[in-house]
Amino acid sequence: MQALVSHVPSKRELQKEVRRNTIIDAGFEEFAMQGFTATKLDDVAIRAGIGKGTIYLYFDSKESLFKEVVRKNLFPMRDAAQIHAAEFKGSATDLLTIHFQRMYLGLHQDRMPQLLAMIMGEVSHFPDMADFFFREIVSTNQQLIQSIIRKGIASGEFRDNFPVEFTQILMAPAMISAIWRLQFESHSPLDIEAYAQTHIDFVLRGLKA
Amino acid sequence: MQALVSHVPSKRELQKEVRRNTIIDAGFEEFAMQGFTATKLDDVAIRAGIGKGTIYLYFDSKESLFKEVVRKNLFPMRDAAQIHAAEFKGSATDLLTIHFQRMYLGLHQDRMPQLLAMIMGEVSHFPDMADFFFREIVSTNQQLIQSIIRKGIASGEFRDNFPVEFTQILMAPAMISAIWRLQFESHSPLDIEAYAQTHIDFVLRGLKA
Amino acid sequence: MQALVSHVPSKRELQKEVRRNTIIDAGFEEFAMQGFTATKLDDVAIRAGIGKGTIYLYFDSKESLFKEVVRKNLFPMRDAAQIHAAEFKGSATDLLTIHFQRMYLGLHQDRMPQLLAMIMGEVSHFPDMADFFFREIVSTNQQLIQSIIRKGIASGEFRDNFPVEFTQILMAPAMISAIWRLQFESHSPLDIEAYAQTHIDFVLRGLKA
Amino acid sequence: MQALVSHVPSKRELQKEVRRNTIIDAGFEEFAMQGFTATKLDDVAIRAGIGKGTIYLYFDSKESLFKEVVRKNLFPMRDAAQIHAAEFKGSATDLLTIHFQRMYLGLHQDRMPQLLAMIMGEVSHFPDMADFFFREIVSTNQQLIQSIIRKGIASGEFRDNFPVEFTQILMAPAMISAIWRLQFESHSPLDIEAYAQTHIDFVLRGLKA
DNA sequence: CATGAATGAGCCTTCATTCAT
DNA sequence: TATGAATGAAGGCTCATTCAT
Repeated sequence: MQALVSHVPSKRELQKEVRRNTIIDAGFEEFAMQGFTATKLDDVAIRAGIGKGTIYLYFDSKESLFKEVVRKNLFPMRDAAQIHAAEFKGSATDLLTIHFQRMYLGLHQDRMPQLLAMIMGEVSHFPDMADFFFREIVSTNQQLIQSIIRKGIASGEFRDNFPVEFTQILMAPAMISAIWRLQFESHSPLDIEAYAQTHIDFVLRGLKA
Repeated sequence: MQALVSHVPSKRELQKEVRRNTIIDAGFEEFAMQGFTATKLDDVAIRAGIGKGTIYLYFDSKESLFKEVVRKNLFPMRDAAQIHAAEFKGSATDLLTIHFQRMYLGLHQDRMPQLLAMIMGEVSHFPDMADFFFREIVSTNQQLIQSIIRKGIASGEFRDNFPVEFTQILMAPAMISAIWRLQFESHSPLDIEAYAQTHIDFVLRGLKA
Repeated sequence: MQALVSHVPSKRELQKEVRRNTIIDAGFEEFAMQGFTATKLDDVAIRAGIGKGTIYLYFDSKESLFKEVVRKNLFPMRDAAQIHAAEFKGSATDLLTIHFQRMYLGLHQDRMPQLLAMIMGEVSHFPDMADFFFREIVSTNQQLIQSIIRKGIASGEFRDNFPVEFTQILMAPAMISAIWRLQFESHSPLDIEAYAQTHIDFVLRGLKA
Repeated sequence: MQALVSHVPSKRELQKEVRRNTIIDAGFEEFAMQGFTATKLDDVAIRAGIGKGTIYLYFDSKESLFKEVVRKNLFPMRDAAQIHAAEFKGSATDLLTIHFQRMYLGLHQDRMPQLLAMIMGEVSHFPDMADFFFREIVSTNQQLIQSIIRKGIASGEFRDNFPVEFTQILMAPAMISAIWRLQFESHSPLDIEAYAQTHIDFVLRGLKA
C-alpha cells in the first residue's frame, strides 16, 4: 500500500545516496578550508576517495556541488530551531534565550564559521544561491525570531515598541562572533561562552528596557 | 629653505602618484565586484585605461594590489573616526551616537559593503592581510569604542558591568547591515536610516539599563 | 607464479608509458633545436600530437621534462659502453680504439650534437642537473677510460707516466667534433671518419710514445 | 692635414665610445652569468649605471649587443696571438708551446669560460653570429696553428703525416678544460697548470712520434 | 556506474622595445 | 642625448569538464 505513494529505495539507490553524501561532505571540508574558487575538484575527489569524473555523475558542476554543500549543512540547524520553537511551552524570554544559545552552538560547530564566511564573501556572485539562502535560511530565521518577539510583547515580557523588522540587530553579534573566531582567533581569542552570555543578556535588556 | 630638506615632487612623480591611484581605484571596483580570485588584472587594466604590464610597475603582484586597495579604502574611515573622537567634547552618549552614525555612513558608502564582504570571505586565506586588517582596523576601532564606554561608565552614563572586551556585540549590527544590503537588498530592502536609529537606540538602552 | 609478485602492466599502463616516451622524444627534438629557454611547451605538445595540459600529467614542469630528455638520451650510450668494456677480452689498445669509435658513433647520431651543445651551454644554470650529469655521464665515462689506460699501463702497452686523472685531454677532440659539426659544418665540413681515425691514432701515439 | 684623412674624435665622440664600452662590459657580465635569454636588459642598464632606453641609442637590439660583447671579448685574444706568432723567432715546438700556454691563459681569464659555454650553446640560434665567430675566431686560430705545424714539419721538428686540417684535435682539450671548470669545478676540481702542461706535452709527443 | 587520462581556455607575470619628456 | 614609464605579446602552468574504456 505504502509502496504506491512513498518510494521504497532499492539497495542501489541507497548506495547512490550514500556516495552522494560522501561527496558533499568532502566538498564541505574543501570549500570551507579553501574557499570556493581555490577548491579543486581533484581534492574533493581524493578526500571522498573516488575518481574525479564520478563527481559529475552526481552533480552538474562545481557550482551545483557548492550549493548542495550549503543546503545540506544549513538545513538541519534551521529545522531543529523551528521544531524546537514550535514545541516550546515556556516564556518568550526563555525561548529567545534558548534559541540564541542554540544559534551559538550551531554557528561554532565544526567548520560552520568557515562556511559562513565563504557564503558571506561569495554568495553575491551566485544570484540564485542568494535567493535560496535568503529564502530558506535568512528569512526563515528572521520570522522565527519575530514570532518570539511578538509573543513576548503580547505577554508583556518585552516592550512593545521594538521594530520587529530589524531582527538583524539582535542576531548580528552571533554571526560576527563566528567570523571573528575564524579570522582573528589568533590575534585576540574570544571566550564564546561569556560572549554569548553577554550578548543574550544585552538583547534581553534592550528588549525589556 | 624647507625646499632643501623636504621633497618637492616633480611633475613626473605627481603623474606616477596619480596613476597609482587610478590603478588602486580600478582594482577596488573589480575586486569589489568580482572578488579577489575572479578578478582579472586584464580587467583592472582596461578599467584603469592602461596596459596590463603597467600594473606591475606599481605593484608587485595581484595580491599586493589587493592589499593596497584595502588599505586605501579603510584608512580614511578609521583616521576620521579617531580624530573626531579625540576632539569631541560632549557626553559619552553623544559621542557613541555620533561614532555609530559615522560608522553607518562609512560602511554604506560607495562599494564598501562589497569590500567588506570580500574581506570577510577571503582574508583568512591571506594570513598577513588578516594581521594587517586586525591591527589597523579591527583592533583600532575596538579600542576606540572601549574608550568611549569607559568614559560613559566613569561619567555615570552607562552601567558599570558591561564587559568592555566584547565591543563586537555593539558594532556587529552595523557590519551585518552592510552585508545585508549587499546580499539581500533585492529580497528585502533595508531602511538604513531607521535601522541605524534602532540599533543605536538599542545599544544605548543596553548600556544604560 | 611470478605473476603474483611481479607487476604485470595493464594495457592502460602501457599506453601511459608509450605516451610518456612520445613526449620525451618530442621534447628532445624541440630542446635540441631551440635550446631550453626558447622551447615552448606548446610546440612540444604539437609535435607530440597531444594537448598542452597533457604534458603536466607526465612531468612536473618544463625543467623536469628537460631532465628526462637528457636522461633518456644519454643513458643508453653510457650503459652500452660500460657493458662492452666489461665484456671485452682483447688488448687495451684495441679496447680504447673501439671505445672511441663507439663514442664517435654515439656523439654524432641523431640530434646528439645539439643536445650536447645545449647541455654545455645551459647546464650551469641548473645546478642539480649539473650534479646529475656529472655523476651519471661524465664521471662514469672518465672512470671507464681510466680503467682502460691503467690496464694498458699494466700490460706495457702504454707508457706509465700519463696522468690518468686528465682523461679529458683524451676525449676532448671527440666532444669538439660534435660541436663543430653542429655549429660550423656549413663553413667547413668535417670528415668525421678521417677525423676520428686521426684522433684515435693521435691518442695512441701520445699514450705509447 | 691629418684631419683630411684620419678622424680626430671630438670630446663628445669620446664620451660616446666610453659609454658604449661601459654597456658592452655590463652586457658581458650579465650574459656570462645568466646566459643570453635569461639576461634582462634592465639588469644590463643597472650594471652600466644608465637608463634602460639608453642601450637602444647604442645598439639595435639585445641580440646586437650580444654580438658586440662576443666581438669585443674575443678579438684581443686573437690579435695578440697573431701578433705574437708573427714576431716569434724560435722553434715551432717553442712557438706551439707558448701559443697553447697563452690560449690557456685567455680561456680561463675572467668570465671567458662562461662566455665560451654560452657561445657553444647558443650560437647555433644566431646564424650570422656563427658566421662571424667562425670567420674571425675559429678559422683564424686554425690557420695560425696550421702555420705553426707546417713550420715544424718543414724544420723536421714534427712528423710530416699529421693531417693539418684537423687542428681541432690539438686544441680541443683546452676548450674542454674551460667548460669543465665552469660546469664541474665543484664536483672535481681541475689543476689547470698541470692539465695544460700534460696537454701540451701530449700534443708534442703526438706530433713528434 | 566508475574511472582518470586528456583537453584547452584562461590567467598571472615577464621583458624587449618604444616613445614622450 | 638620456631617461624610464608604458606597452602587449608571449609563455608556463592550472583546473573544470569531457569521454573513451
